[in-house]
Amino acid sequence: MSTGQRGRAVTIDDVAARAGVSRSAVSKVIRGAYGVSAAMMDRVTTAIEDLEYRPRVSARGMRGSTYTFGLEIPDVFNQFFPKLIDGAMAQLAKDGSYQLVVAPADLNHIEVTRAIQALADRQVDGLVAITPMVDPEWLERLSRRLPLVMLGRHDLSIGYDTLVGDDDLGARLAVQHLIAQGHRNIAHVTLTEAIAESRPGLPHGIRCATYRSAMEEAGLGEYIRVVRAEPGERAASVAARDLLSGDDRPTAVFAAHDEPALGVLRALDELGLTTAQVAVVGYDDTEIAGHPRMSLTSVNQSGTAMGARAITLLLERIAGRTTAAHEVMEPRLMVRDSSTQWHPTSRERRRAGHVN
Amino acid sequence: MSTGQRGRAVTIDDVAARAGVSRSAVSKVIRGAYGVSAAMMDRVTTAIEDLEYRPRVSARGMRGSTYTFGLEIPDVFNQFFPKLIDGAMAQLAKDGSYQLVVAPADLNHIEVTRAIQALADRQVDGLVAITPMVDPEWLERLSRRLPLVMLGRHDLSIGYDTLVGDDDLGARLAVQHLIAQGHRNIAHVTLTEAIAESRPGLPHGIRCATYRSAMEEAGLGEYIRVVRAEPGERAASVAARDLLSGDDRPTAVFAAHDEPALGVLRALDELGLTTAQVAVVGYDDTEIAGHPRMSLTSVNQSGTAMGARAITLLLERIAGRTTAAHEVMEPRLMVRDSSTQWHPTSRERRRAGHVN
DNA sequence: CTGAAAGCGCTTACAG
DNA sequence: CTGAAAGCGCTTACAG
Repeated sequence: MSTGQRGRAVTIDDVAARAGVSRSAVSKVIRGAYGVSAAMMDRVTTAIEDLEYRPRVSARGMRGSTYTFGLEIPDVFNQFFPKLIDGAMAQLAKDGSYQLVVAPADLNHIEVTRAIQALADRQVDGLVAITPMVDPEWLERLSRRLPLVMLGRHDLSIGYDTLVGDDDLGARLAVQHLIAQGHRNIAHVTLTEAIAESRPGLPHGIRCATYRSAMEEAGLGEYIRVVRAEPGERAASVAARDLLSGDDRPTAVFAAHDEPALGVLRALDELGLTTAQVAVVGYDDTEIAGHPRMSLTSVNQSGTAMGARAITLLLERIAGRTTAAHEVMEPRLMVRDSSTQWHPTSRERRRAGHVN
Repeated sequence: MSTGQRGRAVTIDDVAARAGVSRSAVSKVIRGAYGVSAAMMDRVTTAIEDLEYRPRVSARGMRGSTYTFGLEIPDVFNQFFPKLIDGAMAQLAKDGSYQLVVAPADLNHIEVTRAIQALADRQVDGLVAITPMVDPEWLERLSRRLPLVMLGRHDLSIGYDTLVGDDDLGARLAVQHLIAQGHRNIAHVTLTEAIAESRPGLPHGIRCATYRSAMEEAGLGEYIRVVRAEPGERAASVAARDLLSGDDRPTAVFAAHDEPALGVLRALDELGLTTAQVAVVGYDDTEIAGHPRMSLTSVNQSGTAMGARAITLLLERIAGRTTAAHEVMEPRLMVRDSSTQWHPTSRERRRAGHVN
C-alpha cells in the first residue's frame, strides 16, 4: 500500500510519523548506523516499505554523502570504455552502497573539464576521470574536495590517485612483435599532436616515443614514420590510405589504439590489400578486435580490471587512505591474424636483407 | 586569485559578502533571473570568478532543479547506445543548461529498475530510460514525479512519453529484402523469451512476430525458424553455429539486432562459410556494421535522432507540456554486402523453385 | 537505545 | 531593483 504518490512526496518525517519514532531514528535505520533496537528497526523498515519511501539524495548530500561515484568518459564511441564501466560496475555491486553515474564528454579540454566539474558540482563521493588534457594543478585542487582517480596518466600526483597501463611496455611488445615477424618498414598511426602530445607523459605520446626508440634500437631508424589523424575510425582510415598508397608502403602498421587500427583495416580493404601484405597491430584489445572478421592483434591493458581497481581506490580513500596511489598495470599482447599472416614480396624480402 | 581552496568550500554567502550584495541577489544572477541591474550583475560575476564559486547542485535541488537529465542504459556493450548518447549530448549542448548523466545497468529487471530509481533519487529534472522489462504502472507512477521518456516501447502511456522505432516496418524491410534477393529458407536469431517476450509489444517480440508474418505472407511459412540466445555476441554465435551446421541450413539469417548478427558472422567464419552462402541482416546499424570487414546489412533506426528527440521531449515537458507524446521513428534498411552476395547452390535453386 | 535541535547551501515567495 | 526570512529534507553532534 502506498500513499503520497501524488502531491508532496514521502519524506523522512512521514516515515517517522507512521513508525511512531523520531526522524533521527529513521535516519539511523536508513544508514544502518549503530544504536537501533531490533524492534525500532522493524517498525521503521515496515513504514518505509508501506510508504515506498526513497530518501532524497540531494538532502542527504547537504550534510553527508551522496552515495554516488562519478565517471567521466571522453568519448562514447571508444570501445575501451565499456570495459572500464563494466569492471567498475562489477566492483561497485560487491560493495552495494554506491551508485555509478557516467558523464560523457567530447574529446577536448573544455568539454572534458565541464563534465568533470559537473560531477563535482553534484557532490559525488568519488570521481574517476579519463583525460590527457587537464593540467595536474587543476586536478590537485579538485582532489582536495573529493577522492579522485585519474586513469591513463603517469602523473606523480600527491592529492589524487592514478591508474595507468604500462604504455612503454605495451608499445614495445607491439613493435617488437612486428619486428620478430620480419618487418622492418613499420609505421605508426596516432592522434594529432594537439591531442596526443598536449602534455608530456600522455599514453599516446609514450606509445609514439617507444615506437621510435624501439625502431632505433632495432636499427630501423630510417623506417620511422608517424602518421597523425583526428579521432575516429574514418579520419584514421583516410590518413592510412595516403600512407598505404604512397611510394614506400610500410609492411606493418602499429596503431595507437584499436579505433585507428580499424581505420587502417578499412583503408586496406578499400585499397584491395590484406593483412598478408600489411600487418596491423592495435591497442586496447576492444571486443571487436577478437571477432574473426577483424582478428586484430592488440595490446590488452585489462580495462575491466582497471575499472574495478579504480573503484577500490575510491573506497580506500573514503575509508581513510590519505597518501596517493600510483598503480601501473601490465599489458599483454593478444596476437591474432592481423599480424601473423604476412607474406613479404620478393622486393620486400630483399630490402629486409633476407638471403632468400 | 582564489580563496577557500582548502577547508570550507566557497558558498553563495561568500560570494554575496565579497560582492557586497544579498544572497538572493547572487542567486538571481546565477540563475539568470529577472530583476538584476547591470552593475550588480557585474559585481556578482566578478566575485564568482574571483572565488571560483561553484553552486552545489544538491543545495539547489532542495528547492529548485538539479539541471540534470538522467539516461539509463541497459547494456554498456550494445553499440546502439553510444549513438543515442551522442544525439542526446548534441541536443543538450544546444540548450546549454542541463547536464547529462548516464546510469549503466545490467540487462535484467532488477538492475534496470535500480538504475532508474537511482536517477530518480538523485532528483534528475528529466529521465530517459530504455528497458523492455519494467511494467507500465510503475513507470506511470514514476512519471508523476518527473518527466520521463521511455525509448523502445510501444506503450500507450498517459504519464510518460515514448519514442520508438517502427519495429514492424523495420523487420518487414529486412525480411522482404532477403526474399527479394531470392531467399526462402530464412531463419531468425533473437534473444531468449525471458527477455524478448517478457511483455507484449516489445521491440524484439514485434520483430519476431513480423518475421513470422512476413514469411507466412510470402508463402514461406514452412521455413520459419526462430533461434534464441542469451545477450552477447558469443552466445548468439554458439546458437548460430548449431543452426548453420544443422541439416537444413538456412540461406539467410535475420538477426534481431547487430550484436547477434555479428555472432552469426562469427559462426559463419568458424564454419568456413561466407555471406555468399548465408546472407545476414542485422538491426540498429551500429557503427561497426558499416566497416568493410563486416559490411553488414542492417536496419537503421536513427539512434542519434532518437537521442536528440528524447531530450527535446524532456525540455517540452519542463516547458509545460502535460499530454503524453508517442512518437514512432521510421527505420530504413542499409543494404550492404552481407545480404547481396548470395550464390545459391544448385540444390538451393531447385528447392527455391527456380527454373534454372 | 532514542529524540530535539541545529544546520547543510541553496531558492522562493514576499516586502520594501 | 534589492534583501530578510523561511524552508527544502536530510544528517550530525549532543542530551537524555
